[in-house]
Amino acid sequence: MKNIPEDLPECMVFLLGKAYQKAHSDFNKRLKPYGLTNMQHLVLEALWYREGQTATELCKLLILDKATLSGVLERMVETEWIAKYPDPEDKRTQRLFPSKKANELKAHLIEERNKSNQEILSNFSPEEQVLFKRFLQDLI
Amino acid sequence: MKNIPEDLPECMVFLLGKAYQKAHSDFNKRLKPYGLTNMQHLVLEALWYREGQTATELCKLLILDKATLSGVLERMVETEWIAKYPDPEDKRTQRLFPSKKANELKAHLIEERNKSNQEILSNFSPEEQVLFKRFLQDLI
DNA sequence: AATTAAAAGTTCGTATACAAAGGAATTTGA
DNA sequence: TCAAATTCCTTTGTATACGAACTTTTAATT
Repeated sequence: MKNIPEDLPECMVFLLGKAYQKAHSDFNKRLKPYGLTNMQHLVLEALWYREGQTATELCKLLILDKATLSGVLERMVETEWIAKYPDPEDKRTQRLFPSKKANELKAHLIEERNKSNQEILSNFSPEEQVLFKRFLQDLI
Repeated sequence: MKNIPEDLPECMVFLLGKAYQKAHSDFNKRLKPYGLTNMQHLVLEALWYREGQTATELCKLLILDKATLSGVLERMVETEWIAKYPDPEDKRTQRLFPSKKANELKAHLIEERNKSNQEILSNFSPEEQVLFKRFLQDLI
């Protein structure tokens, strides 16, 4: 970070944005060989955590707008990372499941996230890591 | 943050994304009465810091892709927040300046960012604020 | 000087992001 | 029980975000 206006580095909105931008970009590059994005990976993790969730449940879990998720899910069905099945109880709803392809790559994909995470945290001491996470969680 | 898979709150990419999402969203709401976005506000601050910068210089300063900035600048010219003037030395380049409207609102707009910033930091003690900023700066 | 390389912006394609409006199904409540 | 409110999801419109290809102009190299 060089040649920044004196108070830009003080602006939390800017700092949070750029920190996210970097983490996001690094993780996306790591996922590129799989043809997955950060967001799509997140959806898979949420579905592995609990299969058969609805879009609305996913929205709450991932703190996401339903309009955003709608497009993400559509592309993930298209590329066969997930499948939608109708809910017999409620015709408005569809249940979401990871595909066979996703399940076969599960261990690798989770490992990629772990590596990305460790790469980010490697800049900090164990105590700092705990503090940093707490700060971020407190904000959310 | 409720009902999250056990290890999602440990994932820095997720935490950074959601922390940014919240800060970004709050700041955007605060700017809405002006008809400005977070990003457009950032461009104005950069131009107040140094008028007449080129798009390429802004990209480096704000750590932004030139394709992204191109659209932002176009909309800001359209809505008369900035103006582009040709560079007499280099026909490829255009120099960017804040408009009269922007300059008249300068004090108010900077105040809005300060308020947003204070709102974010109000959750933390002064020592924590310093640490938090350092963590983010170290990441970038 | 002529060719090549490099830089500044734009445009295109794809993927978030979110507000707002709309359609279909379900739940409420008088 | 039946109209009104709610819920689920999609669609539309606008604004980032970024890689890649392209145009125009400038700089570099031979």
